[in-house]
Amino acid sequence: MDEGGADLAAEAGTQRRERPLRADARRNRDRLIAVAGTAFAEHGVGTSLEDIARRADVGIGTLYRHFPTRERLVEVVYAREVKALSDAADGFLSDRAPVAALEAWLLRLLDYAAAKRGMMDSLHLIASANPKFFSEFSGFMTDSLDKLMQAAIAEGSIRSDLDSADVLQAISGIFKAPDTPDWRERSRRLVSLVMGGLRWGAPAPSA
Amino acid sequence: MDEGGADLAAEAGTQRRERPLRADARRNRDRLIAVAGTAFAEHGVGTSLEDIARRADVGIGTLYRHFPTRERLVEVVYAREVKALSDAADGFLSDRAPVAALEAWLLRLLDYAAAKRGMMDSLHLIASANPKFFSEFSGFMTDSLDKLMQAAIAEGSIRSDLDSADVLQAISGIFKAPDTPDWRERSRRLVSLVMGGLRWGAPAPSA
DNA sequence: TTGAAAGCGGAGGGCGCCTCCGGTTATGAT
DNA sequence: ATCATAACCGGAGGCGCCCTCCGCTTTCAA
Repeated sequence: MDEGGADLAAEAGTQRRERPLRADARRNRDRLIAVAGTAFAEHGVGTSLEDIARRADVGIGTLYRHFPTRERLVEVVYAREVKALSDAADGFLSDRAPVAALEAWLLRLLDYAAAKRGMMDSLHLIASANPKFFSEFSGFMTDSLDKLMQAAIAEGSIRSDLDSADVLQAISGIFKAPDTPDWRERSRRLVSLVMGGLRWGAPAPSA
Repeated sequence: MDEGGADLAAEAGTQRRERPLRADARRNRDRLIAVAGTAFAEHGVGTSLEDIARRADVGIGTLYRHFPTRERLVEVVYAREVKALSDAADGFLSDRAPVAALEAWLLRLLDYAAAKRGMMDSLHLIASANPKFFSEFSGFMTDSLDKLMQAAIAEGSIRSDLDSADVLQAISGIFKAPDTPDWRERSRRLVSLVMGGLRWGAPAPSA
């Protein structure tokens, strides 16, 4: 029931896990995820793994058994948030016009990022360290964004020669200084810039 | 004469350096910069500093004396390129219309980044690690971009509520996957997106 | 020529990554 | 209830990197 996040990642990892984890293993795993969540939010994704293990009252070996790489851990930690974001996209889409939904979603994305300091950092990390297997994480993002963009494209209200990855990349530039005082305002301007760019469909540059 | 890069950084560092560096010191410093340039381009800005010192036939202590922090070294290494970029802005501006100059410059920026793999990585690094003292590096960039944007704004051809940092941030999103095959194309689309966004709100904001 | 300022460089302490394996514990069959 | 064993635990240890500190060497000006 509350295992949404863990499941998600566990299944995507390799094949479905049949034996349901021994009780102690399960406990440790959950504890690690919780601690890592806090640690990432506090000190970024670069936090020492040994420190996380320590704080979770678990040997470093246990951490590595459950999460062979840092990316893996990050992924599991944020799976839930990403899922929520994905759901939000559907909500917006049924609520308002495509372009408005798209803009709302982008702003929501930034909100999440502001709250969970490490989240987008993580996306970067995963994407760059493991360009093939970041589907689990960024996949949800691009899927949602794709859905939103497709709706807007179908309606003809944004240009059709850009994809979700382009937009995500443009937006992601904001996740470098997420603690400056004017961050919020700046991020809104960035969304505004991107939205403007998306709408600039009319190809009349020279004529 | 060929010491443009070094000077640039030295002066910005603290106050102007009066004694002109002893001969051996100068030699070592130059060698370090050269080696670091290669190393950064090859393995990114994260390269081991000890390795750089080794490859430059210099003790690690010497490296640290000349460049107390990694950022510092990065800064000096890329000062020259940044300067070139800055000059290019002036060139474009006298060559063509503001908007065209702006676009040309952004594309040039991406070219540089593609060639010097570590360059923008570095900008990130510096900007995030030392938000106050990255003027030396990013300063030239924002200055150039500012100049270009001001020209376009004066002409009324782009919106005036965004600043160079916004644009730089949007663009910088591209420097995460600089080795995928479709990088070049993607980066062009990003520039196109940003340029569109800049042009979008120009005519009638509210009044 | 020479003395001292400037520069050199590597040993060393600290930390984080990750592996490996002997000891411990849950589990299911008897 | 008992036991064999598969699953799990966890930390010692090897490695690499970061950065500091300080005794030795080199340069240069008087």
